[in-house]
Amino acid sequence: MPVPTNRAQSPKSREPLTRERVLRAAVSLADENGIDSLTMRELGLRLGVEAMSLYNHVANKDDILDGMMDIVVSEIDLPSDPVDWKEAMRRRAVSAQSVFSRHPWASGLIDSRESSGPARLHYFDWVLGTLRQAGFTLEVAARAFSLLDSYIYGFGRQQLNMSVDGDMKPEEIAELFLKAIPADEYPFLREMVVDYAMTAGYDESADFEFGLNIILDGLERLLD
Amino acid sequence: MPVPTNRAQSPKSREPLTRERVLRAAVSLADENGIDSLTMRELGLRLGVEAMSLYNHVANKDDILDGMMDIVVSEIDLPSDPVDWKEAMRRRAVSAQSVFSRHPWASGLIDSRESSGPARLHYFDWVLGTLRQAGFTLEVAARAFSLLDSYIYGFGRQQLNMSVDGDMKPEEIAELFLKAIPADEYPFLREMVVDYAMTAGYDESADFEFGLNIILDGLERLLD
DNA sequence: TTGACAGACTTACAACGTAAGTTTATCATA
DNA sequence: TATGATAAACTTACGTTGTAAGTCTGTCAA
Repeated sequence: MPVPTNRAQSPKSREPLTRERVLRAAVSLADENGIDSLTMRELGLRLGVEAMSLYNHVANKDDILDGMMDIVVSEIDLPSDPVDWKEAMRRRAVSAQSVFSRHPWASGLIDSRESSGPARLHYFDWVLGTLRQAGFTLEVAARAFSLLDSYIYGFGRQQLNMSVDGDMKPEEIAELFLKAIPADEYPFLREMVVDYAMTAGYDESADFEFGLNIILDGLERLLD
Repeated sequence: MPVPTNRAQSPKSREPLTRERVLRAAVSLADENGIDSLTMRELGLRLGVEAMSLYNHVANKDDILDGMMDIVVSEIDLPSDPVDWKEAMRRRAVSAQSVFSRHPWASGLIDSRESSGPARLHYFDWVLGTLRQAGFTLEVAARAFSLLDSYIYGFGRQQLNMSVDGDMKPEEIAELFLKAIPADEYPFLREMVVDYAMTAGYDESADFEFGLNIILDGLERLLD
């Protein structure tokens, strides 16, 4: 009975503000305009609210960043099928890479977060559990985890780096490079840039899986 | 003749300000107090100068960060002996890891820099050249480079993450973890933390070389 | 009807990077 | 020795950031 009376006060943003809504808006703002454009005022604007109102639902900006990371990590697929450890690891690594590709700011943020939310903890536990149950010792499991995730995050950041000029043609990049750099001092770098300009398609996933295969094969060899 | 008269005006900071001196001070400030404490005013303070005076020698703060990265990269040892590619790669990777350990902020900064200084370009060229001359195709060389450096940077960032609580004993960390986290929900994570609390020594280099060996061995296999 | 309270709002501040303009020290030339 | 150009320091000021502090308002139980 009391509900319908105060409907439609304002056409927009009448669903109540919640921590969840704040975090989701923060993620999409960062996705669209980059992490630098994520300011409290801008985020408030997007939610139809003043910046300070956000503090009723989150502790501070760090809390927002933590929450965003947990959302991102929760998007990583952790296979629950009874597949072997190698396939499971491959799937979650590929999934992580694609998640970081969707949220480019996340790979650059992951280390600055000291506190982990539930999704991140579950992720840790799943990876370690999969490795331990595959027969890896505690020490090797720890190191394998470190190796895999160092690669995943590091790869994400390198892509981030390259995609700065991502909206121009490869040929243009090469030309720009040759103009800016004394190419004869760096013959191999020159070769690489010019060649990459020639080859039309750069396949990010294939690049990632190249390294992933080497790592997984190497780990497998340790089990014998 | 005119020189000695105006000596000893002020006891400190009478050597002239230069870009070199600014960058070096910035590196040591970041080393000592963390990258967040690197502000123009703080940096000026350390050099006995107002913040705005720095702009006579650097373009802006981004320019400083670029310059800092180039200093750091120049500290990475690139073996010039005629050793085989694998040994050369191993040495430079280990050197890079120790450099990033000395300058923890650097691994977190490397991707935000879009423009590369001469040291970084030389580094690129050396790595690519070493791989190409070892017989790797252009494509594999590019991917091997990406794999190695993703790992190196990613590893550095994970260490950064862990060292936040680096000044407390492992037992304390474990205890703190068990208090903060519902450990029975995360049995493998629990196992790992508690076990790491038991084992006294955590050897960062050994951890790094574990992954490095897997990567180098895997690359070697591609040459046959 | 009231009065408590959650959740919005406004105001204000310190710290940041840096644009703009001003002062001062150095040094070649008259 | 005097002058005047130039480099490099300085002061001031502005817009943007996160957020502390305090105020207003709409909802709902008593």
